[in-house]
Amino acid sequence: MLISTKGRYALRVMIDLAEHQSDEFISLKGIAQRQEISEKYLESIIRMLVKAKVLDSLRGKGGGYRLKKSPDHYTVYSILSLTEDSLAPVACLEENASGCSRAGNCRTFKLWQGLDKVIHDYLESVTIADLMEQGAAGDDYVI
Amino acid sequence: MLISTKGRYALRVMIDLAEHQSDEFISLKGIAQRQEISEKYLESIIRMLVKAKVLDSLRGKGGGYRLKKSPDHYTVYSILSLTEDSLAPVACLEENASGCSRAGNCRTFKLWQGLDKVIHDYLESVTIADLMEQGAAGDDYVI
DNA sequence: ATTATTTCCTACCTCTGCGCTAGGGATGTA
DNA sequence: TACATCCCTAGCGCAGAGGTAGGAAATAAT
Repeated sequence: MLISTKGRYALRVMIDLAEHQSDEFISLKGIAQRQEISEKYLESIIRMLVKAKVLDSLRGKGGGYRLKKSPDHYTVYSILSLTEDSLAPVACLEENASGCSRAGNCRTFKLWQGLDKVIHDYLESVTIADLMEQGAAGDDYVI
Repeated sequence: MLISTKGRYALRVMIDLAEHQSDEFISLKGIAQRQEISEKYLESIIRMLVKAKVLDSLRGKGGGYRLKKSPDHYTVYSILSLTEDSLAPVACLEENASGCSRAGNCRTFKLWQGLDKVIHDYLESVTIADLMEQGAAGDDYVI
């Protein structure tokens, strides 16, 4: 499993906010109900998005969340990289690579690099706007 | 993590056998030593390859394993699909999909299908022969 | 026939991380 | 000042990854 529920939920939050865009803030409660996700769990996910300054937040009555920029400013990759510890398809490519001693004459290293690039490029090519109800201009991000 | 050590090891076994191809059988011990993998663990992985009829095996003295067909007959995908329970990047796409009730108006389903396809196509485009020491004709499987 | 070698089979163990729950504290708006 | 909402920490159950252990069955060489 490359992408956890955390990442998928984060994406759904972004889309939900994009589709309900306005000057007002949108409450956690509303998002949770529409998306059928536990409030408490969703809370922890949204907090990541706020910390990463992808969302504006406002506390108190009438508070909630709001996209900071327009939906086409956010690629799928940029969102997933906030919630997923790693999007690397194999352990060799993770941050703490610590390089295996065999890396030098490893027959498969280039293969994994290539796979990583393919995944990255695809996720980078789709924006939140592309995922909204009507789809965006292109609508051809599916191969 | 999309691809576990089991899958990576299986691939290395296939490459090792491809590079030491001959009429004779190659022992588990030899592979394990060259690849620096525990014999016992490797055993369980190789058994999957035998069961799937990708390898021939022979017991007793002088026994071991051997590729059934030539290295260019095996794509990376065909090997990984033997050891990995699922190569789906998200839970929604797994065998026991049991389809979430939201699938109908899910904004992200096509995204995941597209990602799955990109991964599948890439892994299907590379063969064991491509991964051998000198690389094969193409040698351009890295994007 | 016996022995050494090698594959086949079953069971089990530990550790990590995902997915989620719980309870409360802080802060701002009406 | 009351209440809606965000912020923070802790913990729990489960599944799967990664690996270990011990022996049974088959085969070749002696």
